[in-house]
Amino acid sequence: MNLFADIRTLVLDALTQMQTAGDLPAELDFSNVSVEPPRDPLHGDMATNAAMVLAKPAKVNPRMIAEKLAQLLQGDTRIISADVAGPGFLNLRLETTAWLAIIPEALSKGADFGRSDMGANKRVNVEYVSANPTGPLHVGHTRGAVFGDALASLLDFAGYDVTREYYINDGGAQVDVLARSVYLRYLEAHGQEVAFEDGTYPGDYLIAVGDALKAKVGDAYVDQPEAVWLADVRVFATDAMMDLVRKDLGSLGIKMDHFFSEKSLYGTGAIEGALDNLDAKGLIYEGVLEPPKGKKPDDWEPREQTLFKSTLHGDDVDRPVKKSDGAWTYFAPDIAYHNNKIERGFDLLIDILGADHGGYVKRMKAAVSALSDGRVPLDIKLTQLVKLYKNGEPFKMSKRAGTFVTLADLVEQVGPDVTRFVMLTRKNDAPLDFDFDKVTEQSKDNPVFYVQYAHARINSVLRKAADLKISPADQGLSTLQHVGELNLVKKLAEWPRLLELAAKHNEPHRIAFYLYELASEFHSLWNLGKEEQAVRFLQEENLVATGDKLALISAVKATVAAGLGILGVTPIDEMR
RNA sequence: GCACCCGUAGCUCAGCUGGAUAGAGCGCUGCCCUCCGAAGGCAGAGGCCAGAGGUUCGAAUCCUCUCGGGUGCGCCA
Repeated sequence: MNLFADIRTLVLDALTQMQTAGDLPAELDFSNVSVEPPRDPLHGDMATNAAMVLAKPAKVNPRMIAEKLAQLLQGDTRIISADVAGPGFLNLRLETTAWLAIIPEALSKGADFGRSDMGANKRVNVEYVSANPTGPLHVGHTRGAVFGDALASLLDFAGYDVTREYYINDGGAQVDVLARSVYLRYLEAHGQEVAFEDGTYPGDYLIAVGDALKAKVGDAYVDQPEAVWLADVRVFATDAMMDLVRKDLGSLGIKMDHFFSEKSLYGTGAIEGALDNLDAKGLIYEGVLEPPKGKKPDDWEPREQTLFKSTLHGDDVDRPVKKSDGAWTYFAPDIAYHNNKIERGFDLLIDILGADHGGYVKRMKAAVSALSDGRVPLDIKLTQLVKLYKNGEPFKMSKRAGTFVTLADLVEQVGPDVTRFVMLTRKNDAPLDFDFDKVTEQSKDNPVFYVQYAHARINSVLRKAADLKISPADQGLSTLQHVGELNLVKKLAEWPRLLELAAKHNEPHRIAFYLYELASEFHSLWNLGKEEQAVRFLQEENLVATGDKLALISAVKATVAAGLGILGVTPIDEMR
């Protein structure tokens, strides 16, 4: 149930009636007609812009439309009043009973409250993390991981058929580097002195992998040329790294549906097939690119390469798919990978990438547009940097030095729930300050705590109610009349609408902000109980009112649980 | 030089794809525990929405330009 959608339907019905009656022309587009909560609650419960949106195309005075519409709407039992205001707003006041209907809805659905079918079971592929399998995940990956996972849950909740996917970059030169680094650790395990030169990964996390390689192959690779061991060690090392990645993701409660290996694209004709596909559309040619302006590489010289005509699909310059030596560029397997997603029949593709991949967005969109003939939309969400602070001092992370802050460090110090919630309190394209001290603090400037506190308080009341043998009412609810209570009910009624908006825009952070506002309304009502006896939740001398109030806060609890569930955060029942 | 993201209170950020008098937290000034958890609540001060044009009934939101910050820019993935 979405009360805003219901009322919008009511408005549209009335508009259709007006068309039949000849008050409005027959051909009108109603898609811009909205029903929203007004910014100022004094204006009413809901407002519609119908008259202003339609005035021009209908060539009718907006106030005339609004007044006629108001008359029709007042016939509905849920509407108390419909007043024309300002340039043509129609402000609606709704019967309290219409609002209260949200409570039994929330109680019966529980943590599924707000689930929507707007996705119509469309198949969506959310690709996220996709970190190179060369080491443990660090803080930057963590944000992408949390964002992608919450977005996937959000879309699932909104009725999409979601696949969570990880693309393993195990085909490029960085895996050779990894293999050589592991080989050095392997030699070390055999007692040799080794030096980690530039271009190798010196991190400690490879020591165990070297040991494991020794346990597997003994001394078979010692002092052997690369040709003997490289291929095998590549596989061994990437497997070990992916185990690490899976473990890291697991510590945040993230489980992928599918891991897709870049390597599986080679030697199977997948890359060639995807490029043939583009070639057949006349989008592949041999040519020479202009040098990049401003920052010209020292060794730049014109070279003929195989190029993809991405400019025909919105890119700024055409992009090479083959290097001058005939090998694929990294872009080629990525084209093939996305082609594979299209072939698997997804209706919508979403990639979550770090902000440093910004230059990559247009070309990938161009590729998907070309490959699917515009059928499959690709939305690319970039996650901005995370700046870490402790004691007011910024942390540095440097992968090269092997001293980066890892996902595991983060989760170990603040826990998965805090990590997830904090990462979701910013829009994905805004930088995020992550302060170790603030996020573990138990006060209201810590949003995680604040929301959890509301949930715990509700539980506390429900526990006491259970001791008193009072349970939440499942009908009636007519004693809920206080403005503080009704404000909370109205906030609850926004949840189904908010969820659909968040899903439509692929913005899970809206849920975090909503939960904070909901918690705030709840805390406010709680404190009001100190001054006004009548709004205290437990009233032993008035069991009917208590039952109604318990129903209200149980509905809040269900909504918090539903929202936190999407964010992947566990609601807590008791503060400790 | 070009592309993308961004610019909103002293600070950190929301602002529901164009709606009415622009919101929240922190910080600052005051209040509120005989009480279901004060780990909270209430109130006040604080704004040229970077700037200038434009689009229209209406702009923080859309378009153009300027200024300022971030990210990236052919044989790295």
